[in-house]
Amino acid sequence: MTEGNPEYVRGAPVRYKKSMALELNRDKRSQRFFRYPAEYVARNILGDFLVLNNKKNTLIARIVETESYLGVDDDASHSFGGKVTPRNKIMYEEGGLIYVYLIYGKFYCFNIVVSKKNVPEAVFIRAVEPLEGIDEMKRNRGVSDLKKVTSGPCRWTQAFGINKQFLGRSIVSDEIFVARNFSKKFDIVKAKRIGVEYATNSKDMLLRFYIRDNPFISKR
DNA sequence: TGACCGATGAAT
DNA sequence: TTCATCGGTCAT
Repeated sequence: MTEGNPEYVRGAPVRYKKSMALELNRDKRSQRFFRYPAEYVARNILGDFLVLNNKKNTLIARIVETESYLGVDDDASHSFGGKVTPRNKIMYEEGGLIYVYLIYGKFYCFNIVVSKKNVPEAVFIRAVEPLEGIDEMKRNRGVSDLKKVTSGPCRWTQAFGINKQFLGRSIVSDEIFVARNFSKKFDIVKAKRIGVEYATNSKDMLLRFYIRDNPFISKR
């Protein structure tokens, strides 16, 4: 790994059976879970399932890479310094809402607002591993190489058809939710966040988490 | 109102 | 490594 100073954190086995799809709703992460701090949520949703029921299909993927963005002291965060703008105000809500924003005029970044009200933290989902609805994901992306379908923050959102319509929606809904994976076994790598070199104070903090050796980790 | 830019992707 | 990219954000 080229990341500076990664640490290895012990995790637990990932298993997935197609027959589980209908049971995932039962294992939905609660709103209470998203009231925990960003680092906790970012680490603990690794290996979990992201489920989207759109008009046509159910899309399911395993969350394999996340970043945590802390509150007003994190100069990489949109909420740094307590700044409130029309774009980021959702971050000040209680955890459990979706924060989507457009970047480079064409891509959508997907975050989950976490922590308590007025503690503006978020968990950024950087990469997922496709499990179900793969054909639709490929179509949405316009690529056939599976590795390129969801292995980046704006790749997977395109695969899932995420757009600004999702801004402010609940991540604890029937349409979109995170389902807990009760059988995790993998190592978690802690590393520096990507694309935040401008953040002089916090750029070196190890707030990025990913499943070690997973083929869908984003590359830079 | 418009200058500026980005928590990127894809090609090289 | 570099470069295309463009809607939206936000300071004015």
